[in-house]
Amino acid sequence: MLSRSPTGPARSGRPRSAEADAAILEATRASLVDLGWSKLTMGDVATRAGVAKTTLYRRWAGKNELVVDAVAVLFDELELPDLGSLAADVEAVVLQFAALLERPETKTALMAVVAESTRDEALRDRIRDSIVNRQKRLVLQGRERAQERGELPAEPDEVVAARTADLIFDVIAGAVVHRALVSAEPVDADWAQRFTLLLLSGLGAAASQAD
Amino acid sequence: MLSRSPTGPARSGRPRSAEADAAILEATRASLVDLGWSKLTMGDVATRAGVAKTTLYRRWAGKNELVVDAVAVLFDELELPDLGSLAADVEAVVLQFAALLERPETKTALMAVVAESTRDEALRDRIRDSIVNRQKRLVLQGRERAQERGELPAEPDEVVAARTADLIFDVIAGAVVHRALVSAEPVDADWAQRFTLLLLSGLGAAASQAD
DNA sequence: CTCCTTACGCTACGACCCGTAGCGTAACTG
DNA sequence: CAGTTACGCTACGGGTCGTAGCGTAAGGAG
Repeated sequence: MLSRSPTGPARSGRPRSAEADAAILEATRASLVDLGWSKLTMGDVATRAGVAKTTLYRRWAGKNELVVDAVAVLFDELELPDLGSLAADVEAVVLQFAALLERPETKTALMAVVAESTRDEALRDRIRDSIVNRQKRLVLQGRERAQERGELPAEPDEVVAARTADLIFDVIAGAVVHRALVSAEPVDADWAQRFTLLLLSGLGAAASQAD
Repeated sequence: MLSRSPTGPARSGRPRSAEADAAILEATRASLVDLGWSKLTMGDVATRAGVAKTTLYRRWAGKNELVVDAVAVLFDELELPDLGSLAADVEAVVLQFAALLERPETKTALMAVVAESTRDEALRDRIRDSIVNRQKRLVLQGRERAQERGELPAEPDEVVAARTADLIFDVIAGAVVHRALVSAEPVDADWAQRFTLLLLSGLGAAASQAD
């Protein structure tokens, strides 16, 4: 499922239990909900999953990697529904992302693993590969649709296009995360609408809106 | 200095050592640089500061509160220089904030304490009071200047004005943090310029820029 | 100067978690 | 069948936590 044994050449010996993998990741999410990141322990996860602690260490280097894998799958549930306009699409994905960050598993885990990753390059790569970069698809898809609708001009230069997509991604994801976890205020429909107006039309338009 | 004994009514007994306070906070920052958030221990900070471990616990409930106080002062160094235009002001503060996040103390501590705060309301309030809300002054100051220059219209409704300021704050701070710590890519002059264009003029303008 | 009060340094402690070694058993391959 | 790898279990040294207890230091009140 991960980078571990990419279609291994059918090694001999007893194979690893796929059920154990699923049980461990599920137990990890449950432990995140009950205990939060800082009080989650490998022993507790092992007990919940019904496996030995040593089994965890045979598959994951430690708590950081385990939690990344446990929450990564949740982010793949994000979708970009086609609502007919770029503004509507952006608002929808913002609210989806906010709902995801409201879940106690992701709320407590996301910032923690990112904090850990500032001192662990391998962990940083793992997060990028299994969480962050996967969601850039949403930006690319949204732009593509907007261009088809004529809401955005075509960008011939691929390098510029990719750079802009990264910028958009950091702005959207960063703003929602900051609102939800740092400012700790609700990301509701009103906020999503005002944010989208700012993103699409800029500060001048956002500052002069009436209602 | 903090919420502890707000101009205490001159209690009797031996007063707390102000030197110890400064030494502990300095030692905490040094330990963050050397060990990072996760490997920082109360015992190590106490040793570096030349005080007993019990002294730390008499003043701070634990690692979370200690680190918040240790890094909070660093954020007060941010300033908004008047460079003559809103765009230039925004770019400058973005680069300043990015430079602050490049420091190993803040880089490893900021996300970690925010992650902890998702399960600790008192800690969340502490972060808001001593770090986050203090920096909103930059947004208010920037808008005031822009309005004086005629770059932004006046906003008569205070509620709307405050709401917009919060939005701007989340967008700027969130985008920079996400770029620097999650995407882990450099916040350089080029990025700051492109981000500012997006913020001021919106996606349409940012997507159709040539160079 | 003498009480009273609070802060400090130091030691020691139980509790918890870490990550691993060792061993016998289970599962799958050739 | 033998060979190989995974699993469960126990046990362990090492580290950190947060606190209790004690003697001492530094202020204020009389």
